[in-house]
Amino acid sequence: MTKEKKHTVAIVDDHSLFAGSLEKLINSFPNFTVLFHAKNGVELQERIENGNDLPDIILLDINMPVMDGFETAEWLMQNHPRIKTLALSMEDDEQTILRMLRKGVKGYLLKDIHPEILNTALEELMDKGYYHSEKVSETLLHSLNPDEESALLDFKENELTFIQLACSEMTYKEIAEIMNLSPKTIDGYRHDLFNRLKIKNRVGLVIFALKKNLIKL
Amino acid sequence: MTKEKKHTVAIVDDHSLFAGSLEKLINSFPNFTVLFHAKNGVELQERIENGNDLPDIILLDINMPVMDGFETAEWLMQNHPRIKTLALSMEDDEQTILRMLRKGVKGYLLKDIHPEILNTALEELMDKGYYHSEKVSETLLHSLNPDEESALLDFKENELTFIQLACSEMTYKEIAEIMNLSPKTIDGYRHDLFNRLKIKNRVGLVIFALKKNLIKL
DNA sequence: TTTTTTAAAGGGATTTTTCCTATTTGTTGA
DNA sequence: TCAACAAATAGGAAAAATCCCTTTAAAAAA
Repeated sequence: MTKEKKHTVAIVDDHSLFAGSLEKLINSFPNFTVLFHAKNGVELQERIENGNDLPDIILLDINMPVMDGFETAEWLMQNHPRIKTLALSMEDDEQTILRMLRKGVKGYLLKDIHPEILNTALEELMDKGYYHSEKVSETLLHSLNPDEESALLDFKENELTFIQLACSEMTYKEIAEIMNLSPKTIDGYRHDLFNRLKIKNRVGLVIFALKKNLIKL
Repeated sequence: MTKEKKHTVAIVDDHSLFAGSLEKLINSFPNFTVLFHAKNGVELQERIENGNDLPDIILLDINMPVMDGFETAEWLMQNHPRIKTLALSMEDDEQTILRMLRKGVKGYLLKDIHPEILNTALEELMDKGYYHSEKVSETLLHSLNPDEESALLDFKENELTFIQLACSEMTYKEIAEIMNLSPKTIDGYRHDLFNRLKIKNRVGLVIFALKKNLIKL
């Protein structure tokens, strides 16, 4: 096997032991080699912007302190849509997975990685252009099934903004001002959401938003 | 080096790649060897209860699905206080660290592990009986320093109960009933806390409680 | 014992939240 | 063009939350 024939992979993850063994593992694969390793999204940007380090695949951890996986994936899609991004995360909740998929990642792997699975994932990524583990496929099916659950989470842009602002200490009146809407409209959003989500008050909304990852702490 | 002379270590972590390389790493240390590997607290319990697998040290991940690090540490302290537990976690926030220390763990390591650091940690654990990274030492100092920050977190039992109930969808009146106090008293708690914590409304209280780990989602 | 502190309650007022119902405006598709 | 639908807006009112100030009783400190 020639060096030039190997596909290049970049790792973005701030856990050194994990990322380190990941690198060794990938380098042991016949068709892949690690191009570089970045500790967060910002480092990745620098590597990609400055040098000519354009990997074929990026393994992207979601939980990073500086610029997390969501932001990084967004940036990648806008600036380098041809690089295939594989999301890595411990989170196996539906919302997190869906959020990443919406950002345009080509695959999603739970961090409970087995060597063979990772190799398969990389191969399929280069081959078919995507890879999804069983768990993620389930999630996808689930989300396409327009039952109560997922309908709940299909928020309009304004609603989402409202929810996020309602999770601050702002008054509804203040939220109305910021969103340039009448307090009555805001009250309408509130009322609708309370019904749809079957919650009783603003505390319920905050809890909901946190569980569904609509806001961060 | 004789096999018998090696200290035994058990790993409790559900991330197979990470735990796998951790195991290899530890086995490469002159004085330590991995006795077994459990995916969560329950598996650990079984191994310890059934067989005679009593390790000297347990490396305990905090984030596990079935029986997390907090519960496991608690159980270990009550049933096998002589086993030294080293907590592993990505969380570097003060509250999480303190919570684990209170459970009785003998050390705390951020998961961004470097091989030399881990070896040092294990050696010191067997030698001095404890190990704390710089970050954790800082946290300890911080928590001993009775400045504003920590004073904030010194809640009376009733206040804590109130905070936790206020993070539900209950009305203050309902909270009063549950706590067997007058609504006016509850209002007093509320008012006090809003001032002390410099928050404006109940949403602020929920956010605070979550950040400080006074409640779980 | 007297003073101080603290937890628990109460009175009363204002603002915010929450709930209901109805109207206007704008967009979309038949 | 007109019906249909959704988004934005309104009015009114009850309930809850918030704020400020006082009082009582018991416990702790002096």
